[in-house]
Amino acid sequence: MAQTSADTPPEGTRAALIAAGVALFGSKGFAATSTREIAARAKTNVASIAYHFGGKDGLRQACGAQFAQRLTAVLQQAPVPADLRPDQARALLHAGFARVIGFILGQAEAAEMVSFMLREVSENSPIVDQVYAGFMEGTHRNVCALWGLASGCAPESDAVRLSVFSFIGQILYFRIGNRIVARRMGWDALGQGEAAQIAAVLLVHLDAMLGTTGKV
Amino acid sequence: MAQTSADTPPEGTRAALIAAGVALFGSKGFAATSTREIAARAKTNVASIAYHFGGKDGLRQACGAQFAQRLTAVLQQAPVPADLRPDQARALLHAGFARVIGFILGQAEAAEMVSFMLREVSENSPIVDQVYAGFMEGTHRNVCALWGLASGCAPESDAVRLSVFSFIGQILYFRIGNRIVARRMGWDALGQGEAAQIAAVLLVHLDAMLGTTGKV
DNA sequence: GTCTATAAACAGATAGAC
DNA sequence: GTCTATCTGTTTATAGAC
Repeated sequence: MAQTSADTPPEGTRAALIAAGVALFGSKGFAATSTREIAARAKTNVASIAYHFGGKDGLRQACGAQFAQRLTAVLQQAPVPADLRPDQARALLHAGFARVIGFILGQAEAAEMVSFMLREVSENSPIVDQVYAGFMEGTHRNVCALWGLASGCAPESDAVRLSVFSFIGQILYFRIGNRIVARRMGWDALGQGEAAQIAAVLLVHLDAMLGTTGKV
Repeated sequence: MAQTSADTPPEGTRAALIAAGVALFGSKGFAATSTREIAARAKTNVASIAYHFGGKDGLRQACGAQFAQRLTAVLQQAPVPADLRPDQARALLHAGFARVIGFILGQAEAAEMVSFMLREVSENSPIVDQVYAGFMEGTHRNVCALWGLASGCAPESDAVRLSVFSFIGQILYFRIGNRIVARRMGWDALGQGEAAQIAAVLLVHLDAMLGTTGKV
């Protein structure tokens, strides 16, 4: 039986353990999560973690690999044609970011994934290196290419690269600080409707930022 | 001897324990940090944690209190005069955010504090409630007042409140993801010079965002 | 592959000397 | 206030039955 196929739903002990790992590592932290707790959530026993992943740390790495795999699927980046007009590039950025924002803010799955990776980043985990080399840098480079075309700046200029990071930061903040935002906005929670409202504001910011990139 | 005065440098066992706690909880996480490790860094013994704070969890709370105290000092918010002209409000926002960005990105102390609070937020810790009620909401409200005056929108409108969060998100992203940013930018680390470069870009974004707030 | 039972290490809290 | 020694519970990893 294939163990690493992505098309299988979370069936099988291995996949159940990874799902439980991402969820618990993300919400409680790696160290605060016991293997017994993971096994219980995955409806299996503690020994299966050692059997499938060699130990708790092996499960952590498997969770990192699944993070990259899942996000690559969501981003589904296509190579950027070099002869794009600025308005076409801007439209592609709009559409792409709208989809990403919808996923990051709208899907419960994304909340777990972002929390998980956030902790890995905070701990400067080697998993971050893998994810960075695996798809983060390439994705950022592609977005910079579009951003450069849309704003009329050199795609790999400092201004463009930093602006792209800034915009990503805006998105992630609402995912990470969702409870703080909800409280300040008087929302019960950050649901689909609220996510759409945030997305609208962020896309306005996107246009505003595209208009001034490089005009320091 | 006063135990909670802020003007004393990190002298004394109590202050040393809090400093060690913020640093270790921030970088490794609360659960991953042992009391023995904290005591070693504070150059004291394990039992002193129970003596001064009642236990590991008491130390966590003391760290949260110090976070609020320290950041309140940095923000030093003054009440916003209601008869400010838009350009004056904009100038105040520029100056205030420039100082905050300098602190968040430039001071090593801020790295620990942000990491610490980030983890508390991820775990939905009750400390977040205290910090939110203690100074987060008031600060956000003050910034919204300035932002509203500068952009010509109602200060407590959804657009203004969300835009302020967005801008804060941009700042925090560079602090949290500093290693990723540094790698992508080809920097050795995120030092003073790099912080200034980021600040320049962010302040351009501030102007761009102020110009379009509410224009959905 | 799955599971129970156990081992060896480690945690936080505390008693009591000084 | 500070420190050492120790208690009690929990952790991960693993051996071995099925």
